[in-house]
This record gives sequence, structure tokens and C-alpha cells, in this order.
Amino acid sequence: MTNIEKINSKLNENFAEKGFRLTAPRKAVLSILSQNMNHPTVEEIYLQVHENYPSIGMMTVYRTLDLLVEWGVVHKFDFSEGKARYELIDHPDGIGHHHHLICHNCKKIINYTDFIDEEFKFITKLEKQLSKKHKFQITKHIIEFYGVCDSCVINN
Amino acid sequence: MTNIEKINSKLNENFAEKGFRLTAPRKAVLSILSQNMNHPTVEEIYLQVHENYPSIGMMTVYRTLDLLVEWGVVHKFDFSEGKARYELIDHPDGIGHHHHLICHNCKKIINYTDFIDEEFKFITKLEKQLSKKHKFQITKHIIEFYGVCDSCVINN
DNA sequence: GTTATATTGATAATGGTTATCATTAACATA
DNA sequence: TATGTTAATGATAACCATTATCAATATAAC
Repeated sequence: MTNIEKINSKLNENFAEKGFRLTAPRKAVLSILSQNMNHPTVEEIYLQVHENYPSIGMMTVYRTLDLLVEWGVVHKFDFSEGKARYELIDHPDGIGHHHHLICHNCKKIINYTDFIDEEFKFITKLEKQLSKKHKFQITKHIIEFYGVCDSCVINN
Repeated sequence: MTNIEKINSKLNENFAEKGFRLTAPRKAVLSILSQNMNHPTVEEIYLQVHENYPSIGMMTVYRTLDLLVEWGVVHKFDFSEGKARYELIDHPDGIGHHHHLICHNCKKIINYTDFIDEEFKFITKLEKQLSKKHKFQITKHIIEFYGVCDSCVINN
């Protein structure tokens, strides 16, 4: 199953279960997110959606994102910019799964996938142990490294 | 060197180097942070500072926190509550260093220190490799697990 | 087609954070 | 100790991402 297929099946679950509806605006937001690996903000998503569906308002984008986050399909990031960024979640063993390097000078976000298998193994083991010890059902993890990127080092 | 000693020496560096001043408000904010392990918000810090120093305003707390974050002494967290939380950074091999389990139902934050040595080893290795590959100077990391805590599982 | 209900979009309101600027405090120098 | 320079402060207003409201609309079930 590809990532999109997984997401769709997860969505269908929610629709069947809770009577939610898969409307055009929701499809549009999902479509944008699945094309985009750049952690877009609400406004960026809205603008892209707006190109194809000018009638869709920003509120709908906000609400759709909230739903997707609630359903575990999308992750909401906050890199201390005063606004949130969003990204489809690919399962930790999925091909698109990655972690982040964040430059706290220029705010650039680098996705990396190096050593991700090793990380996956480590994290899985850790999750199992933590889950048991703290009676905590873990649904996702974040690993981020903050620092200074190449060009910011140079320009200082 | 204890954590506070490390922080103070780091602060003195900055003061010496850049002509910053160690004022009463800054000492007060630092003192509150070093007593408090509960990831306080700006308002919470302000209220505690205010008890002893009623003349210190909220703006000063904001600015002091920004500085401490900039100097790498404090970390700013955002757990999607619409406001930031702050915490002194203890060096990864320090005694207070911990990571977080975050319940996305009740927003409770659990600090854990289990397996932290193992994590430290792993992260250190990873940082070295990533740093080299992406020419990125890593200054700190975040590891967080999101999920549902014990009491939220029960109350559903 | 009709009905019940989820969804939407426009607008206003909220609230954490930031900008502004005159005043004050801290430090270096004499 | 007095003085001058500059960092730091506090009150206020402004900002802007996000939320709340609510009437209008679209969707799915019957």
C-alpha cells in the first residue's frame, strides 16, 4: 500500500465510523499536502487550494487541517515562527518518512532520510519500553536537530 | 560543574563578550526557571517573578526569555496550545536532561529520563554523521513522543 | 424529492506576541 | 563619587495567526 492509499483507507474509516464527509475542499487540501514536501503554512496551503478552487475560504483550510491532525494523517509543526506548518505523516517505515534539521538563524528546514532505518529500529525499541513503563500509548514521534546551516555559518 | 554553574558561566561569557547586563529581572527569571521543571508559560513565569518583584513587567519577561533562548540556555517549546512554554536546557549528559511524552488529549507532559544514556549515545553518533553529511552545526536536539496517557485511555 | 445534519464562508472577536518610545538603570571612565 | 554612554525597562498600542459565531449551503440517507 502506498502512503496515499494508507491515508485514504484511514480517511474512509473515519467517514464510515463518524459520519464525516469527504468534500471537495477536503480533497483539495489533501491533494496539495500530498504534492508538497515543504511543510507549508496554512496560508500557503490556502493560496494553492485557492488557485483551483477560488470559492474555498481560509477557514475551511484551517478546519480541514485540524481534522486531519486529529485523525493522525497530518502533523502540525511549530518551529517558533508564530505560525504553524503542516505535513502529511508517512508511517515511520514508509518511504517518505524523514526527520528535520532546523537552522535557527535562517529557519531553513532540511528533511533528511539518512540513517532513518537505524533510527526506526532504535525508536521502535524505545517506544516499546517507554510505553510499558509509563502506560502511555505512543502514536507518533518527533526527532529534530536544531543548529546552524552551512550558508548561515559562512555568512557570519 | 552543576547545571546552574554551567549556565552562569555561559551567561558571563555573553556579558563579557557582548556587553549585556545581568540585571535583577534577568536573575529573577533565571531563578524561577531553575526551580521549575514544569515547562511554564510566559504568563506563569511572569506571575512567579511578580510575587517577588512586582515592578517587573511582562514585556521584560518576554525579552529575557528571548535572550536566553538565543544564548542557548533555554529552550522554547510549542505544544500547539497557542502559547509557548520554556525550560532550562540541561546538557545532554547532564543529570536533569530528559525528553517528553505528550498526551494529545489532556496535554499533560511527562518528563522521562529512562534509557537516556542509551539515547545520548545514539543521538551523539547520529549528530556526528548528520552534521558532516549536511554541513550543519547541531546545537541541540528534540525527541518527543506523542500519544495518549493512562488516564485519558481509561476515561474514554 | 425531502429531511436531517455536516460543512462551509464571511465576519468579528480573541489573545499571545511584537513594536514603539520615553524613561530608567547599569557600567566604564575620569 | 560624579558623569556620560548605552543597554534595559515598562506602559501602551499594534499586530496577526487562530478561533468563535451563525446563517447559508451541500451531502448522504431515506
